[in-house]
Amino acid sequence: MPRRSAIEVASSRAETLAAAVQLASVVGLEGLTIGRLADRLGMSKSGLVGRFGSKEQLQLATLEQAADIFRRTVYEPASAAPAGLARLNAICDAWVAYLARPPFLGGCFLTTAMVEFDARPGPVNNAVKKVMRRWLAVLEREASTAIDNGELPADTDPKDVAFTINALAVGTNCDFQLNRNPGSLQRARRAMTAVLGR
Amino acid sequence: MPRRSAIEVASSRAETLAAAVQLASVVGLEGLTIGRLADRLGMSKSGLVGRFGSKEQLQLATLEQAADIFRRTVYEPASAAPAGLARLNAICDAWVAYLARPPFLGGCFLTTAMVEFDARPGPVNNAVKKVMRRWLAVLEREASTAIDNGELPADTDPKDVAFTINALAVGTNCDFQLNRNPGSLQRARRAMTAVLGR
DNA sequence: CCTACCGATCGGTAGG
DNA sequence: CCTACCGATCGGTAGG
Repeated sequence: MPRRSAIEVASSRAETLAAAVQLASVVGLEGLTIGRLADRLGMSKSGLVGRFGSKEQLQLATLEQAADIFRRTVYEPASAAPAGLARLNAICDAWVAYLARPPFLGGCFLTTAMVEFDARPGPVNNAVKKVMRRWLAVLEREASTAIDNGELPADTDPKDVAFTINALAVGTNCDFQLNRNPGSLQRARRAMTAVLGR
Repeated sequence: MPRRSAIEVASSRAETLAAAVQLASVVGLEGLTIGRLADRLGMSKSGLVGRFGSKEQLQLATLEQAADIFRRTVYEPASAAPAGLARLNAICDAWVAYLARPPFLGGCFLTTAMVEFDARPGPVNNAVKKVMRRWLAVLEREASTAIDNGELPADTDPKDVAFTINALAVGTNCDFQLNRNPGSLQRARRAMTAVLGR
């Protein structure tokens, strides 16, 4: 029996993480137990521990993977739009589309992780904070550009714009996951327009 | 040994629920295990099961208790203000105060419960939906009155107002619990003012 | 990567 | 309300 090549190992790690993201989006990062994930992958618990080291390491890797998907889905494609207001609107559109047809079964992974770990200091809490800071920084930078472009009033606080867009996004995700009312997405988009369109 | 009087039983149930709300606000409704709560109350697991019947019944009773506290803290005192815009602003003020100095250790209980149970159909999910509907109905009714009073533009959709205020509240709670930045509360209040002040 | 196993905890029952 | 106990699952280790 030859040992697995580096590529096979990497792809098996990627497959493991893909399954982990799907599972955790439904049951949360705490519900992502070694036993359940091992079962779903048809492997033993100790095999999984061997790959990640501990449940916490698995949680961190899964969160990182989910953050990558969020970035690629919500705010990276928007860089095709001109910086400033147009790009902010592209981000809001992508975000609504992301929520309407989420790449994870259980809705926005980051919102769940944020709520799960907001009161539990530790590496996962720190990682969630970092992901959220990066996302808010993107919003804030585009808001700044929009102000420089004269697309938003000169006295606008870019941090206010970023904060409000994100709060609407997170709050809407919660409402939408609970009630599954597509009208919520339209309301949210209108509210974002109001923030960007004063 | 005389049996406990009805009053003693009731007060002991109330004390149990008070402890349950505090515990669940930190560890979530799923983390509210029979063993942990029994430990904290200095009683046996089976004694606790005897009081509530099952973990799910305990979760339902705890949620109801938390919803009562939310109601009494956030939107009942606002009925002292005149119906319409003034009352909406009183509710927003009370909500910011509630978040700044929450009656539960772990921040807004309802947000946590909403995220925890949004993907798990069952009695707890239904109860969370009911609580949220009641809260949104309060916001919507005051928005309608504000429109009738001419305090909001005639073409305002009261459902939009209720949705947006709630989304800001939930999203802000998540951000605030994670980052503990008091400035977030001021930003949120300003965003609510913008919704109510166009 | 596996089997076999560890002590802890889960929700809950039996019996009093 | 208690003690004693049930089978399942938790994160993880030992040993190969």
